[in-house]
Amino acid sequence: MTVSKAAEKSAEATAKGAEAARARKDAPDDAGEALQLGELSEQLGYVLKRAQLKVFENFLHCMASLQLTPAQFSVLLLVEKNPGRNQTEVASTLGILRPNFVAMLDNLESRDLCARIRSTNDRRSHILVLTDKGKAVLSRAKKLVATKHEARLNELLGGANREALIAMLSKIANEF
Amino acid sequence: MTVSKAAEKSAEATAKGAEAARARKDAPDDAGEALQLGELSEQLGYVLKRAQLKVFENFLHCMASLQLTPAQFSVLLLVEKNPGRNQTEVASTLGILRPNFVAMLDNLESRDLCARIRSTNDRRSHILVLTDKGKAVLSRAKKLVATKHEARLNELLGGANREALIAMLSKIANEF
DNA sequence: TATTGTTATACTCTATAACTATA
DNA sequence: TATAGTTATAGAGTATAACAATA
Repeated sequence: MTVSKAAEKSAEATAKGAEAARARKDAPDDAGEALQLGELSEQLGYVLKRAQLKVFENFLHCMASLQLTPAQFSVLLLVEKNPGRNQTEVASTLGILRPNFVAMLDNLESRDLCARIRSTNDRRSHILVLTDKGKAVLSRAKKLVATKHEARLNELLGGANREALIAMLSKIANEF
Repeated sequence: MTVSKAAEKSAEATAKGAEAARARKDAPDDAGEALQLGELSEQLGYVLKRAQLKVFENFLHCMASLQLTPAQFSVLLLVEKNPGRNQTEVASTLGILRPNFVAMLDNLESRDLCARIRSTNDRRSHILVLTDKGKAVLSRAKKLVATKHEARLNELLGGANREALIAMLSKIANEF
């Protein structure tokens, strides 16, 4: 038997002991079901990922009537704030690769939320603009985010903590 | 021309004006290059996602010598803390679906970091244990995380803020 | 009949190379 | 030659159905 296999057998014995104790429910401080997270609950990456999934899930739920994903909402917000920019500029600002931005825009354009316009300065570029409908939908989206999504967060953390959280996350996103 | 198309033309005129002004670089308060994030920088989901990507990127960099992803690290931590649990229990605790957990375990087991052991209580179950090598690698991984990954975060935010951040993210992950 | 681990499969995200039309 | 938009494609991550072994 190899050293590694011997260690595995030893671990196996320990594991089976724990399993048997749990089966007999004779471990006093063992709830009997849930696993202990241990150091995992202090790992930034772990809680960050779990929190992000929850926030996106809630966002999608709040936006169900408008059928907007977080990524689509971010595109509409950025195009509204920066009229006259091309696909490369908008995509790179959002961390989206240009090839992957094509299908996203196809979707938004097919729903008449935004439009590509060939630039007269540089005929290679497509300038992005919100349509009338795009502006209206974005306006409704902002209201839904404020009254449902952000309101829920304020309720959970309080306004001051919410601002501190955003500030720390921004710092990590920009400087880590 | 439809109403929507007329609105688009109007938006187009505005966009082209902004584009032309930028081309002439005659907009006083326009840096000339970077887009303005506007409300995006206050959107929780946006900063959360960007921060998560940065943290995972840094984690992978710190762990390059051990070739451990955040997900693999979380599995090793959880198995060490909870010996004698089966695949379903470990996977569901981490939010991993059982079918997707199979390939992950195949990888860890092929590297001799953990082992599946058929339970004697219930021969359907595979009990998970860390091998000797798995315990050693996890120990080194924890040191790398503490001295490189977490140290960087403390440097950026300070210890008190770091704890407050983790607490808020945990609250969101558990209660949002 | 129900559950564990597994396979197969599909859908989304993300990433890279290469094409076209313009510059 | 270099750049903008695009296509094709490949790889992760994630989701569901169904099967064999076992309870």
